[in-house]
Amino acid sequence: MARVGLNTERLTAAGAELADEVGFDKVTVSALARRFGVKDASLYSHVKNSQDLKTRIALLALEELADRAAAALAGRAGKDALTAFANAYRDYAHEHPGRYAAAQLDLDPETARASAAVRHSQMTRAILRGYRLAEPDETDAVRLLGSTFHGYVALERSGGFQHTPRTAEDSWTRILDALDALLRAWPAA
Amino acid sequence: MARVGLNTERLTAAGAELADEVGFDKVTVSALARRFGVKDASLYSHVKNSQDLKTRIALLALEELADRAAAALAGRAGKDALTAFANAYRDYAHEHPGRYAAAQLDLDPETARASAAVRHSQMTRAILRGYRLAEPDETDAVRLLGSTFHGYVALERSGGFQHTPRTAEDSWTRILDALDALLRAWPAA
DNA sequence: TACATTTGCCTAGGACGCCTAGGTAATTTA
DNA sequence: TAAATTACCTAGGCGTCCTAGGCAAATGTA
Repeated sequence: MARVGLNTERLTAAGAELADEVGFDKVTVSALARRFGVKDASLYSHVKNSQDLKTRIALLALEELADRAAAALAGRAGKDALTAFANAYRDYAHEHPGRYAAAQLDLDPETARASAAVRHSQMTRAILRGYRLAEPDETDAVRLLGSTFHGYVALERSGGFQHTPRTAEDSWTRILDALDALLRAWPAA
Repeated sequence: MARVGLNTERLTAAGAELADEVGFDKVTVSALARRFGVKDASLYSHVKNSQDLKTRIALLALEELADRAAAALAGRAGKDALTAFANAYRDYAHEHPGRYAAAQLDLDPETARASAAVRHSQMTRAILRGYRLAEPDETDAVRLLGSTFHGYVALERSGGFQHTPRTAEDSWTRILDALDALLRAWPAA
């Protein structure tokens, strides 16, 4: 009996690809087994269960996304950093819709704390350093940016922007302009 | 054989309640049947299939949400309207997490066009009338607001704001202040 | 090279959710 | 009161998840 050479890592990677192809919610243990030409029971030596598989894909996506964002930030500051970071985020969502969806999976608090999710908020804070906001304004701004980026991508992906001639691309650019302006003139409490 | 008196409407309403209790993704035909003390096959005279059931719950949630937002907007303008609208949105998500999740379901374009989703964007535009933005700025601002509100609620629900002492409540208030300031001083292209 | 150990993948099978077909009894309508 | 409708049923097929236990391929060791 020829062995395919499965292991946890390969399963996670293949699961991520599958997610991009058919959607994260359609990533199942059996679909993944089918892709490897293997019985589904065979996967349970490598992943604990379906939830475990999905969590691993989510963590992979968070890592990849953080890596991209970090690369985008390197050597930039101010609006330049803001734009590069935001685009890294949005581009990843476009290129890897399934992985992006995976990154939104609700992780249990412990897993989340050990994940690349922390790098994400650290990087957002790094961008804001250029705008010199004092606490708690910086925290509020972190949340505003996170919300807006995530929300925009979510609405865009669900087709919410298709009813007007204005392209999602153009609005995005202008919204980044607007956020930059807002951060430079953050209103006093 | 005693009849329970099922019909599509009651199933949808019960499905919405179930969603709030156990999460929208755990709303299944069999769980709903169990709740009525009925065999799952019995539900298929009232809903076409599982997807149909979920779509109906989503449409119900969109209606409810639009009704609340409309009530919040009545008689208000400017920042007052912005705040009331945003809070209606967020409060609904807190009170009805399952329904709110349902409202995010990807509807097929035709269903979406016939849904209350259109009312939502119309109302957002109504708020912006107080800020007198010309097109395409108004469209961009509609997208910014939609993204931010949705994104904030999503991040808040997934526990993304629990790592700092700053409360989600306080950041929300300040973000609304900031958005108001931004809309009043929308940067020129 | 021979044997022992590990491990990758298997079969068998149970639980549960989705859904169809066809039936019977309760309700409504004529 | 008979006919038509409808609410719910049983039976059963299929797919996904997951466990238990087995065999054979790969790997380590003498």
